[in-house]
Amino acid sequence: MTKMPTPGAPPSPGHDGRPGRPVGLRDVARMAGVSTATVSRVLNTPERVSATLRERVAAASARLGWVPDGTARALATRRTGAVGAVFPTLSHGDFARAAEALQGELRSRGYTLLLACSHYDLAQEHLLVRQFVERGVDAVVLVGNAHDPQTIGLLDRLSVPYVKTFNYDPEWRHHCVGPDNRRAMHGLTRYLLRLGHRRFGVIAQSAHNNDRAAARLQGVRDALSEMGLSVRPQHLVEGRWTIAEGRALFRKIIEKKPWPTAVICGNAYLAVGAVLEATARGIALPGEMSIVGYDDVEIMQELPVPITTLRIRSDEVGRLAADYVVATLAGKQPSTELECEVEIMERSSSGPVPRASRRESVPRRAKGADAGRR
Amino acid sequence: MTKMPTPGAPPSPGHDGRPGRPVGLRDVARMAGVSTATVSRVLNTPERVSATLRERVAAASARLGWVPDGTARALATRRTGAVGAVFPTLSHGDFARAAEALQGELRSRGYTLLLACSHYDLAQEHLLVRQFVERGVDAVVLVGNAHDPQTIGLLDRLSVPYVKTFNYDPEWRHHCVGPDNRRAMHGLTRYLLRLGHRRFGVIAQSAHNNDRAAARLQGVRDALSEMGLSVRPQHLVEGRWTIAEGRALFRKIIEKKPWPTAVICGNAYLAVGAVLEATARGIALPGEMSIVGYDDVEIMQELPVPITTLRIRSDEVGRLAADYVVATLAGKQPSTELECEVEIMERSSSGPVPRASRRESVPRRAKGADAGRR
DNA sequence: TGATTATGTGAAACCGCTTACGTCGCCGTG
DNA sequence: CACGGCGACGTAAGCGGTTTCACATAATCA
Repeated sequence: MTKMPTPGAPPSPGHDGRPGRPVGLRDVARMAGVSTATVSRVLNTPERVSATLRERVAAASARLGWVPDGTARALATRRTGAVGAVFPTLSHGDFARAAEALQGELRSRGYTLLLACSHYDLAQEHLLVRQFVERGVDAVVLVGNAHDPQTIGLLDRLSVPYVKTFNYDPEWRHHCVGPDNRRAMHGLTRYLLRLGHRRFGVIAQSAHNNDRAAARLQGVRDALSEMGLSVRPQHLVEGRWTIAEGRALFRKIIEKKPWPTAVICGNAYLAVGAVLEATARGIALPGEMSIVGYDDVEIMQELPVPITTLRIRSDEVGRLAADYVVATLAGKQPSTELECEVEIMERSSSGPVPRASRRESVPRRAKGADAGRR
Repeated sequence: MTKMPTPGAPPSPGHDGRPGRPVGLRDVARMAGVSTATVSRVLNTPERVSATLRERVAAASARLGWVPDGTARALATRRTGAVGAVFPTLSHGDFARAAEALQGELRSRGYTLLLACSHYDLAQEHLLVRQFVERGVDAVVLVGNAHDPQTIGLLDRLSVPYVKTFNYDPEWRHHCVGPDNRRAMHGLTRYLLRLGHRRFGVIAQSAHNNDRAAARLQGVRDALSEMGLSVRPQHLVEGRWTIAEGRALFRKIIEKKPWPTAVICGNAYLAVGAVLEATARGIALPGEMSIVGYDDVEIMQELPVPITTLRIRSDEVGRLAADYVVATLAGKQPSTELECEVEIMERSSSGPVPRASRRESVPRRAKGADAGRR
């Protein structure tokens, strides 16, 4: 025995948990009097091991308090059982819930979630994905359809499966699960059109690096243009998605008359802000104006004026995403159900276009100027 | 070329990225005409490699699009650079923000976050921690001080560093970062006492497997008992932490008079619910009653009656936790700043005890019965 | 009963990267 | 001019599991 630190064959056949070296599969094997292969088998394919040995190994394993080393297994298996997800942020309840559901579903299938936030920055996202890939994730979950081409390239080159979430796009069909933002907003707009509204305001989320926001806006535009309508520039405002921002943007919209009779918000918090600002100013909802949002959060139905909005089951998105990647990893065809239902939650903040939507315009012009127009 | 799938020695000294085998460090080494050790060194200790080789390796690496295999590195290094965190849920904005901050801070230090939710279930938490440990996380972040002894035992036995968050307890001093729930609530209660309130209601979060909630309640009790006061049983209610629950619990409190003059809510959403219910019933805040919460969320300051509450920088908690584990992993002494500041955000939902708090009691008894008492 | 086929185990070769050592070339001294 | 020292690299032994393949032994069949 020279001065070898740890090299050479592992002598010292200590048979109990010595504090020195952590216990490994080999220690278990030795204590159970079997080969390492057998120990490995009781772990992975117990049915191929005789009951006797199985128990001997289990006992030894328990006595030694052995915790299998995942990294070693991953190296040998070429699978980590980990899935990486990059969300823009978790401050948004929607993403938080989706993340939670994603994690839960993945876990129940034996996978672990690696989570990171890109803060709506595609370069950052790329770095994170790269980090995930280096860590050996089996699959990746992304939000939205807009990504750095390099990101997708990397994933493709290494053939790492991935899903894009929160913006189902029928054009691409594959690789994406979630609500169809455009179609959802299209439907909500049509709902307002059916109520007779013709003059619309839009409080949109900034579409910078946010294809979901862009798709929503497109949905509104499409629905309107089908009726030969469009949003007046001064009635289209955009910004971040806080309540305070919603208030400020709403103020901008009503800066001067004529006001829109319906204001569509691209996000729950923006809608909450708009409604709070409107009621604070004594604007009757839906008497004088209708305000609707996208996405449902609890506060929306608890406010003095409950807010009409689209309910997106964001936890469903998380589950679908988990489903998708797990199926793909198992070599199966992912469920065909990739699009996620949305539902209009009709509440008190919206209603028929005010009959008296004529008493507008700054210098009280002729009434009914463009009320029931078209 | 028989039909060998991948076995045998890797002959075929192909020098370009063949679709077959993924490129590995060896391929890079071969293309750069250096040993594997050198490639590894340019990656980990570039300063110990001559500029010439460094560049040759970099070039080869880039040309091959090599992505180092983290699992292999982890196995060799005995470090994964991953930190596991178990939160009760992410639906709670606080945890979501903390998770986000934790991830951001960890990432900037080169670590990756593994995330999971326990749903306030300690058994579940133990399983998750176990899973993390098997995955080889370098450290673990937990929420609260209450945990399955086995969980802590496992961590200790494998000497995996961990922090407990969101409930700084001066008794334990170590291993925990966050606000001191008890002390914070103690302070908030004293604030109300200073305003003259003597009859308190408490809408608490269920303390089941939630030591933070328990600590908060204790804070209220301590502050009151210091004044010889206590909460009447019928004024102490508890439940989950939704807005709707807040409303319902508030209703229970005001079921019969005398009402408390101040209601302390154990959570932001409960407070929002209480305030909405109170205003809906025409109860003047703070004219007739004061309502305060714990924890600040945006909606609280945007409601018609902005709510007084404690601001906890939950992102700070995340950062502190990251700090703690990273420092510990580096063998350094964690920052001494483990406790996280809280601040009373005084808003309109609280004020001096109503002078007329005498017009209470069901059968309109003698006024001032116990108003300024003591 | 001997040949054949399941079935259960063990020996040993990896998985892809890190790193302790050893080697080699070059420079500075005595 | 030979020798010790030093730095840059290469060699090869792991890290802790998995898995292929060979090999017994037991069960099955002619």
